[in-house]
Amino acid sequence: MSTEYTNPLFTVDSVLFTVKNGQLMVLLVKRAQAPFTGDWALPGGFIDVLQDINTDATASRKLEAKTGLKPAYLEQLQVISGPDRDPRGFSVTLAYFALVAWQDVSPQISSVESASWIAVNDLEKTNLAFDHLQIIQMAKQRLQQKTLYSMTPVFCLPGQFTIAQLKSVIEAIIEKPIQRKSLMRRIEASGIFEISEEKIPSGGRMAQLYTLKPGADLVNFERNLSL
Amino acid sequence: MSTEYTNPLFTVDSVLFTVKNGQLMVLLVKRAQAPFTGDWALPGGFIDVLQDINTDATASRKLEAKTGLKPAYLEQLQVISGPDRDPRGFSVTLAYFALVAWQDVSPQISSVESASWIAVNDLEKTNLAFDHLQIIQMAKQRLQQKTLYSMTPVFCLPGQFTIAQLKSVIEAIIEKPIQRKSLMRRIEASGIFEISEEKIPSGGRMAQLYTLKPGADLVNFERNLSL
DNA sequence: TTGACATAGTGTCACAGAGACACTAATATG
DNA sequence: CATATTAGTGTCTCTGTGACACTATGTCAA
Repeated sequence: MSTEYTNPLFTVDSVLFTVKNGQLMVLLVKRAQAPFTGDWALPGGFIDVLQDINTDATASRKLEAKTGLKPAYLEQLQVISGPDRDPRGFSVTLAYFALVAWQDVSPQISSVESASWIAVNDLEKTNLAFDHLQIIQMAKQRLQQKTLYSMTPVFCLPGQFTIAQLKSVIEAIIEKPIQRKSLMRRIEASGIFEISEEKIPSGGRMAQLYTLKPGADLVNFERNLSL
Repeated sequence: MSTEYTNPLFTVDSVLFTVKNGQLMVLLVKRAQAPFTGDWALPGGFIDVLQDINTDATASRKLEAKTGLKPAYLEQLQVISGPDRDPRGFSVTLAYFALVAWQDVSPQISSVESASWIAVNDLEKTNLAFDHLQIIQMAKQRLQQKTLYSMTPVFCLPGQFTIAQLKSVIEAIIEKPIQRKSLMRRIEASGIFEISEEKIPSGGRMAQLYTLKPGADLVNFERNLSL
């Protein structure tokens, strides 16, 4: 009944997405050590039980180290485990999926050489460590699914945003066009958004800025957007 | 960068539900060792890297040990972690949620003294170890949510079942009545059920038996049942 | 100043699937 | 054969998405 000899390697990795120029991007870091030296991998690492109160804190801390800020959205994705996914032996990884506005991280990220945003649809050309490609695909699927029945994608936008921006982010995620009207109905129905005082120019009529109501929880709609 | 000193205790626990006499029940075991000796707890334990190919196998194996069979449905729920949830120190628990037909396990379970089905709505009266009460509530919420947009509850039924049985299981889970008609529409629309050759008596007209198509995946509907 | 254009936002109809509920079908029992 | 009981259908309402035309308000160039 002792646990010493069987305790497997436990790590926390995060799939941090953002949307930039209509493309879904994921943050990857270049591995410095073996195994998979020089390949791209998900940012992550080991729990530090002295400073992390739980695994969410671990994920958040590791992401802050790379981006300079805590992710706007963070949610557990899945635990992946097995004897063969890490050559060093049986390993258990808790994968998170997270969102940020690229406008918020853009300044920091460019200064770090070892971290980089890569378009999710370009990953075939990239050498990815471990089973991180599959994890990213899982995270993408989950994000797409959530986008159909919630406003999760707002976390890819800065504090103030227009409907057009939100629409564009949603379309980048699900890779399908949606109706402006449907989005506005949902914004209205969710009750979690506030109309800002400001408007911003857009090339035509001024666009209304919205903000998330402080402390408002995301709502799940009863119907999906159609695929 | 060594991992030895910080590697926390990692366990796998499962919330195994079934529905019996219109009540959602959860399988609990009586703890024999400290901490929480004599309290009820979720069935679970440590990974055995020699025989478990992953954590799913761990959960499945532990449940089979208690019930005599593998659960019909098994899905990861969440990882719960923290320094205070186990008095022995920082712990990480991967919680699963699982379903079985009570008809399938009923014979075995009664023979084991240390395991017992307890109605989820009676848990206030029960002494539960660790944070297992919260985990069960999380699992219940997830099951309720899934019931609104999928046929997940079929896994609380034996291989052949009637619409009335499925209706009754769904109603026990979401604690609301639903329309027979809506359920039939979904059975039809999902395309994952087969009409069996048999019918069974029911007190009135004979009831059609249905089976899950072999190898069919669960479908997610685009709308929720209303709460 | 004005007209063309571009983007923001609205009005409204069609469509699909859930809710409600009455109706028909089939089986048991007195 | 009448009645009770459960299975299954017909069909209307209701709600929210899709589609798309229409109005509103800004810029820019002639």
